[in-house]
Amino acid sequence: MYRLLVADDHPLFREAMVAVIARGLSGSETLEAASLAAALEVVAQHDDLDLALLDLGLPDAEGLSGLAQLRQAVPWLPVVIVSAEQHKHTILEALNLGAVGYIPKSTPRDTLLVALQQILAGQVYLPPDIMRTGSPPASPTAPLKHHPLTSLTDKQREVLAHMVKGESNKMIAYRLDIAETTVKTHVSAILRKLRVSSRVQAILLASERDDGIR
Amino acid sequence: MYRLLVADDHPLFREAMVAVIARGLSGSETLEAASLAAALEVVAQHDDLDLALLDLGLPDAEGLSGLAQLRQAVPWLPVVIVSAEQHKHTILEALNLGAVGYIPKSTPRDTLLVALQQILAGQVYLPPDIMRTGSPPASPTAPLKHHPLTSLTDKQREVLAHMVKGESNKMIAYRLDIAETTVKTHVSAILRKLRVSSRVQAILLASERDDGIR
DNA sequence: GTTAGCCTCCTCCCTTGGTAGGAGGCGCCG
DNA sequence: CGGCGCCTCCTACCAAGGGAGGAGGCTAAC
Repeated sequence: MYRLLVADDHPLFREAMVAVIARGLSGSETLEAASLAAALEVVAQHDDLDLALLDLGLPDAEGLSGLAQLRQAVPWLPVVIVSAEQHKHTILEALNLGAVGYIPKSTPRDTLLVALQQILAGQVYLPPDIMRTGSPPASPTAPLKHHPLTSLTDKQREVLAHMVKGESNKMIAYRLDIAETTVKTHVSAILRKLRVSSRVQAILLASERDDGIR
Repeated sequence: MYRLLVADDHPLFREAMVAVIARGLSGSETLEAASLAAALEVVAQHDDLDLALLDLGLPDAEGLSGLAQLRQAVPWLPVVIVSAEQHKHTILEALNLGAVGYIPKSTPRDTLLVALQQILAGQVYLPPDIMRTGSPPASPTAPLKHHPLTSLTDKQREVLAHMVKGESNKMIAYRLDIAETTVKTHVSAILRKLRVSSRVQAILLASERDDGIR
């Protein structure tokens, strides 16, 4: 059903997680990585993954830098943080880096399964105490789902439409009669909202489901 | 501005043609060839040509076989026939072989210039009397646009396949286990052969007809 | 043997793309 | 009214893309 990557340096914890997945998400496939380097290698060779579970305690990744690297390498892959740490600041920072959820290691099995299903369904999962503090930074659930394009503003969609045609920032600026710096601003916003890291990826994503575009 | 090849075995005519180009398309560069062999040699060493003007009376080419050979060698290069002959059958056959135009040697200078500009702009030019006879055979521009991908080398196609997936030069280098500078070399060659000026355009072109890719 | 094409890699240089951060104007809504 | 989101534009800075040119190695063809 799903293909997941479990990145954790503790073999025991990894196995436990895999077991939970195997039982709760029957038919799913799990890959494992004991380090960030291994995880990067795995995702490099599997572009059909649905979700990555990333531990924050990996030996070769300083805290959230691992998340940043993973997001950088494969922006299309949803990543959920699995960590013993539960500081609010860390959690919010992870979300800012594009994580789609944050699962404390203390989470009981049943809850864990619910969290995974929720995330695989396109929702964001956060520990209850964070959820209670009201809406986090900017994007709880809606923008992630099927229509990331709908979260774009009119102008951003307009710029994206020109990007899709293969035009450069300069040309778009000329066509829309705005400054190139303004185009850059829009492009940056588009990349952030679409959760990608280059204009090419944005274009591929947009033309894939160009429902909302032109 | 443009880089043209004039292939004709009459020095006088060649010079006249070059003069017309120099005056009408300022900034353009012209290369000359007195035989088909010479022309093939020139195009083999210059993959940045924009257009070739091919005379049908070359000593080492029997009629349209010269066009066939040239098209075979460098499918990405638009070729316009320049000939004294004006038989309808010959003209249609030339178009079938992928020529982008047919200019009678009797064409006055002004008209000649218009024809060249029209062709360089991506149009097809035919002598007025042929144009009047309605639609050309079956393929005005088709054969030209269909083949560019086939002119790529294996490695270039491989690189292009990764570009299409939205990967950066660095990532492609990693995947193919070659240096990033090498990837850049390939990308440059691809852009030149596909006659586009940015990777985005190359990707759009390739994914449009990704028949040969992947 | 020599030649030609391809792949590989390099350096130098410039353009483009993208981020960060700030700023002013405008319109909408509580 | 004040606040908020959006559009606009800016500076400054860094990363990535791309061109020009050269160079070595390799294989296939002549």
